[in-house]
Amino acid sequence: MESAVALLAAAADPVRWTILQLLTVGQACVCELQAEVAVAPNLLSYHLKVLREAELVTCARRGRWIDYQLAGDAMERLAAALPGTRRAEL
Amino acid sequence: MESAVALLAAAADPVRWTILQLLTVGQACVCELQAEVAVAPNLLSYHLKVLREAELVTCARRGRWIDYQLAGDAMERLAAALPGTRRAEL
DNA sequence: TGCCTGTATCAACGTCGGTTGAACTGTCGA
DNA sequence: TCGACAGTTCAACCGACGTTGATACAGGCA
Repeated sequence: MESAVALLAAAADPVRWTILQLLTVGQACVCELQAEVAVAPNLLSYHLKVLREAELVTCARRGRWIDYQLAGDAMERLAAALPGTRRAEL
Repeated sequence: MESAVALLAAAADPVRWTILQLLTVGQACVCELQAEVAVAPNLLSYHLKVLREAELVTCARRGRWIDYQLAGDAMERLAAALPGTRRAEL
């Protein structure tokens, strides 16, 4: 349940929620995300780090850019982290 | 999306997550919740207030006790608040 | 009426997380 | 090799949230 709460907390931020929402459409490099999420580059980097550490997103360098995409099981893990979900038992 | 983030934030706390989890089984009065969630009474009351204001739980006085139960649509609203869910569009 | 239990409210405090600015790393092109 | 660009990391700041202790309120029982 600790991890369930941590997962939900990772998603429960306006910036990170928007990033996750954008990534459900498909992968995007940081500059593309930045165009949609109006925050300073370093702040965006901070939030991406939080999502990486929660293992909700993965990243891969492509030349000068870094592409982010949802982890394969990100949505299932988030759904399973909701209280009342079996599998997220106490 | 503001409300989606607020809903997730309401659930993304160990005490409140546990309360929600307990209430999925059925209604419970504060003293019953307190037996399961080991926090001070006033702190439990604070977290219940947060859940009430998020409209995730409802309460009803029964004599000297107050019963809490999940709001009817609590789980659907939580599920819909996850990013990537249509209906929680930007 | 007076006391006790159950619960909520209030003010004060401490801590953690988000924000900021500056400095750093890595990649590409001239 | 140098400079520009993409992105990250670090230290410091600040506010919000969770926690605490004290107080208040409401209902039952003597």
